[in-house]
Amino acid sequence: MSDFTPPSHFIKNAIDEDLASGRYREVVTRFPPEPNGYLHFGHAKSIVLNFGLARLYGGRCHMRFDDTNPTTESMEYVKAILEAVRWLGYDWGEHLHFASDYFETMYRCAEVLIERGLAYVDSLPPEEIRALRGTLTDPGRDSPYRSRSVEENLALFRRMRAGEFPDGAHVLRAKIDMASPNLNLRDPILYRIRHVSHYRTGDAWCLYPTYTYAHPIEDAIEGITHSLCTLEFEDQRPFYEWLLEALAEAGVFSRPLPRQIEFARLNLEYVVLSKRKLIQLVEEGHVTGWDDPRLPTLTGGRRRGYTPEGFRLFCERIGVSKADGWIGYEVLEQAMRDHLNEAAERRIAVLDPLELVIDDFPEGHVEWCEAPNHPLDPERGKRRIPFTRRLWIERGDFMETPVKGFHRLTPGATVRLRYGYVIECTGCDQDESGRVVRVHARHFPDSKSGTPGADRYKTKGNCHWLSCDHAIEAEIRHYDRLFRHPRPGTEPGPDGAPRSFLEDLNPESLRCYRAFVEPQAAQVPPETRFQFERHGYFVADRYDHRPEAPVFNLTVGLKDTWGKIQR
RNA sequence: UGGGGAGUCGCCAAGCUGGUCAAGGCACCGGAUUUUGAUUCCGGCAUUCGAGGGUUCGAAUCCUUCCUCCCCAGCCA
Repeated sequence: MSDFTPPSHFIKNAIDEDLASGRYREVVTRFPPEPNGYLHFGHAKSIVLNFGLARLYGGRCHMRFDDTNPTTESMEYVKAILEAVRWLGYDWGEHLHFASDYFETMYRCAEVLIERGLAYVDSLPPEEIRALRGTLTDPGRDSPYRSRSVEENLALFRRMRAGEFPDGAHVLRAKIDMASPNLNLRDPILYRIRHVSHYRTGDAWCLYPTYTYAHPIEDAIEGITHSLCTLEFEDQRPFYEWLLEALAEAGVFSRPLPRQIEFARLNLEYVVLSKRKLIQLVEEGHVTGWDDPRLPTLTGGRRRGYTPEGFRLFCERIGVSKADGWIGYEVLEQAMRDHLNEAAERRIAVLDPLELVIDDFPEGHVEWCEAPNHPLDPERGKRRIPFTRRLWIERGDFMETPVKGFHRLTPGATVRLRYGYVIECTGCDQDESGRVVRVHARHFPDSKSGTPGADRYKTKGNCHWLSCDHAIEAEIRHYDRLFRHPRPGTEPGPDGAPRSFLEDLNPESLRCYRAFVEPQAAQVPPETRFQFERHGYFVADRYDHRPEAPVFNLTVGLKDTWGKIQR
């Protein structure tokens, strides 16, 4: 893997300044997903950023579930998220937190705000609240309930908690400024009534805080120094600071208060990274599940064979900034190749088998050949592979009438059978339809790889092969990108409006092959990663692979300059 | 037309307290090595920093006008 020094970025600069100025003495970050879905590649950027920064500065990163909306959250998601973060290589130590553990504190904070005249109970119906909020250009107007007394607000709020009102009857709002040009400051809603049980707190509450209100408090409680989030929360920052200042003023929290910094979320070409679209793909059956290898979920990427190291490398390469852009999918793929190139052992697989008969090789004879497990690392040893008269070769490695530049098997041509003998192609057999069913060749007995003088033979062509008598049948799942358009759903449809992203689904995102692999590739546990030489990187399927019935998924193909020239 | 952000090579992205400052990565194009048309290795790849104007001996970096894109009107996060 090429050396790569992570560049400085604006968040590191901000932290350096904060440390230098004495604003903070340590770095405490947090990764705060809501447990209502599976983590995707975009989350990987946030995870690597937050945990990476904590590691870099010798601080810590908290794992925190922002579970303030009981209607969509569940323990199933909590478990899946924890597994994904752990898989990526991060450890939160003692710091596994849940917003729901802070409900009581949050409630008390709300009473403090009410007592200080900074929050009030609004009894307007949702439509009315929306109507009074104003628009982008028109200021909002005060709710008639905005002037309720502290006593009345407190009494009402307590009754809200006690469950005396139905959903939607009242909300608690911050009292800031209904005319603010920043819509988020027009008395944002802090609490809503929801008679729903929470997956962790059960029926203890019928009052739940909104993200807007809860998040700053969660950060303050945990002593977070740098609260990193995506750009769409930028307008929220003034409220974040307003709330914490108010609470610090009231003596609830001590300084220094956490600081929110926003960065651009990840946009990756050829995939979709919105929770809504991901759910749709799964629920409508366009993929096999959350862990479908074509899905940009962390569990899907894992099943695809992507590696934690690859993700980290990818995140370092794309950097962090406030400019929203689109990252080419090849950046992710190249990061995976770079890691896999050094991590994965090599094996042989023939994906599209064609029989090759070495006519001058004795029937029944087995000649053992040695192949290195990893060309870059001799320490990983060698393995023996059997060479016999009948072999499987790749159909694409033979052309009866070659195109210019082709230097593999074609009548009269000489090629090296990798780790075996140099052979000369003597012809081929065809069926009635003209399809090639068998290739014939003769071999040079003194050309066996590794034997003295074998390297006298110089061939431009180099093919892989498998003994027909020893090869193991395997299922190879060849994955391609899920969408055929770099930005799914942006192309105009017949009516001129952008068409559905589903229109851009790639119908050939999965092709299965009945292929052959060498015995040493089959006898491995699930999730073992290999480079099948001259093809790409593959992983034994996490769920379906068995040594008796091997299943390999294509992680990413090798770079293919010849194929590119052909196209 | 309100507010908040962003515009540096095809895609990311450093640099933005003014003076080898136009890093680096991906992609791409050459060439060398190579029993993976892979890897590795060398070399190439922005007289220019959204556009115009200004300040200055000197600006991507300061001022100014303009243009383009993104986000905000959930009791979602």
